[in-house]
Amino acid sequence: MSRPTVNDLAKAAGVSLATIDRVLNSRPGVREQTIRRVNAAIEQIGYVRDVTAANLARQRRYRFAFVMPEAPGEFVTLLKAAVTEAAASPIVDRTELTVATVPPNDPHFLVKTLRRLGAQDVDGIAIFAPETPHVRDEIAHLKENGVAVVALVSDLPNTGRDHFVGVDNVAAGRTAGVLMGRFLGESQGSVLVLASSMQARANAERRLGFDQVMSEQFPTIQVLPSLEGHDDPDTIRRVVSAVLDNREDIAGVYSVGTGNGVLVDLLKEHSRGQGLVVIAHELTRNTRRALEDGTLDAVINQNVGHIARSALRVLRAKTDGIDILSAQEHIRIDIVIRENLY
Amino acid sequence: MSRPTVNDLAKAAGVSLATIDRVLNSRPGVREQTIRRVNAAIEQIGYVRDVTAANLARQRRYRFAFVMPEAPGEFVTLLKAAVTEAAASPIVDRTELTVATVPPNDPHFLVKTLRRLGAQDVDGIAIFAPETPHVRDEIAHLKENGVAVVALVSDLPNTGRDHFVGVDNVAAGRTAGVLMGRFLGESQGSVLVLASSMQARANAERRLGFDQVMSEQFPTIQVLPSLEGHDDPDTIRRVVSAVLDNREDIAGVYSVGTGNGVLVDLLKEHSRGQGLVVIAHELTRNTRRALEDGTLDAVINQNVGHIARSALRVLRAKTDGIDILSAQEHIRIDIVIRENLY
DNA sequence: ATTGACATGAGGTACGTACCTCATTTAGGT
DNA sequence: ACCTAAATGAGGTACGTACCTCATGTCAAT
Repeated sequence: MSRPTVNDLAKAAGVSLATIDRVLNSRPGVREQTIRRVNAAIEQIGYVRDVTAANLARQRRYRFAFVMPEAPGEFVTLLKAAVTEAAASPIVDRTELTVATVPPNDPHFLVKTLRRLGAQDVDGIAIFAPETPHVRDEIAHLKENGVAVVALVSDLPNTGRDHFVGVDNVAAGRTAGVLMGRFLGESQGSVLVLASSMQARANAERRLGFDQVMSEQFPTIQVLPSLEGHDDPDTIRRVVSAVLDNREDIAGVYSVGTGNGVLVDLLKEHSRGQGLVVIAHELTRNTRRALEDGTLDAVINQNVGHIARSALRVLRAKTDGIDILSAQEHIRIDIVIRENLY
Repeated sequence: MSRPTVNDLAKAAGVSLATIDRVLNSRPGVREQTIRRVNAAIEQIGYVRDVTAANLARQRRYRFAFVMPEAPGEFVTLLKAAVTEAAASPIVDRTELTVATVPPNDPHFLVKTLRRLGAQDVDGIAIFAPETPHVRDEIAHLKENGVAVVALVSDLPNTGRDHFVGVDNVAAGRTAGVLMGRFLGESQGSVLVLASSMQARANAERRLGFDQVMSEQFPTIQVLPSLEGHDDPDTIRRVVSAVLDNREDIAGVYSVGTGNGVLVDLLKEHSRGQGLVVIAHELTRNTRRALEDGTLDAVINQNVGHIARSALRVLRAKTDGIDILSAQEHIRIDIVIRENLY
């Protein structure tokens, strides 16, 4: 009643175990006719290879590395935790994992780290970093050496990376835009946009999507030019306060990147912070609390657990030269409000 | 450099393999002091049991069954597909799976099915069915025989089931309510609610949450009494049309359960179907298309893939008598609009 | 009919763990 | 110091698959 093994298969096909092995692992020296006979038997008795036993026997080990910026915000911390957790789970069979953090805005250090990892002959690397010429070159170099490379969270489209694990940030920006427009409703006014310098590409894409939707679907709402917070609490506080103080017509705030902790604190203190529609990205301790107390109206999130697991699956598939199931590897854009805050 | 094995552990602890085995598998006949020594060595060299090799050796097989209603809507079909797919994935190691479908509203057949599965000594059953006295009794009986039982999608709280895999439907209803209220904005009016008889509990909970939010947060919007569609296309068409024809003030439609295909068709044909805010549950082919063409404004979804995998994990943990990681098993309430339709 | 290339069979070891038996050592009570 | 019970060691087999070697079978070309 239990699952058929190679031995059952050998009996069913009327050949020896050795031939079964040759067919299953595409080794040479089997007649076409015999291959067909074995395949027919596979169909008939419903044989499926026991992948875990196969991996055990094969002694296959995967060495992967994750490279991410040194926690400038809570999101990266959460992602790092998710990666560690995903790697510890028994789902990820026979995988050794290095997580390297690099200081943000230090391309030299980043390249050095990539080179070091490449020298330790890892099978694959997942990279969360901005795209710079140095990074492009180093990725090309890694790929020449047969290392699988996936971009994490922020895409590196011109580097020849094998895959991108993260959300479509234009769509994420559009999602934020639609919610902003619909939540504002009739109350026309202006929307303050707070940008941040980190991971330029992802943020620029979000901003693009947001603007698309606002001009297409909500033309009566004015979207102000981005305020640059440069990930610095004092700067954020200063520039946002200035606008809130001086413009009566601000009805909404869209935070594209990091700095949500400061933003939320500021809005809670500021006299004009209450009636605003506020939308931000990434569910962290700060944004979660802000959703609970009503300071934030919605958070556009990407599930770090999914990202981590997807990256591991993709790296493994690429290392094995297997196709990925792209449907499974799609990272969804989560909309989180107070009511569905999990 | 590779992962330490039991042999490495034995060497590190200065004991034999047999003692390691006794400690790892909590077999009797080891001094407390030796146990501590082994545990210290485990810490020190970072030994982690190779679960797949362990399962292989242990020859552990899990026999699970899923029981669900015979596709009255697309959601169940999707769920069934997700279960089959999850079971086929190599993640689910050494698991045999039966998927049984039962006609809806036939408690007798359901009980017979449960009894039959119980007799085939399955290790666990996942049930998607309404709670009736017969079901309660049969679940109690199954649990007496050591079968793990989880409720799927619609909870069975008074049956002693081990776990519920699905969303908090009150929260799902609240989420729908908030979106309805905010999307309607200033445009006050009435909301038409379309109920369905299937899976009474889940639907009642959604309705409850929806009403809570509407009365708490949007008191100016009137929520009409439910229209009962009884899962019958003609009935749905008739009752919904009647209200749309006769009431000028309908501004929104909330569909609690099944019947979204008909509803969407109707709204597209009806002269008054365009300006409405329409919210429904479950992402299926119908609702997806309706989101794309703008007939639906939002869908509250529960990811069938997550449900299927979570159910399998929970069943396995329960049969092994292991604690589940409840954080991981939480099924989130997804908000889907056109912009984040994956 | 012989040769040689190719196809197949037989049987082994290994992967990391579980589980078993039997022999031997150690500790605790007298 | 002795006896006994408990603790530990030594060594085996098994799980399902991969991968290896060597022997033997088959067939077509000469």
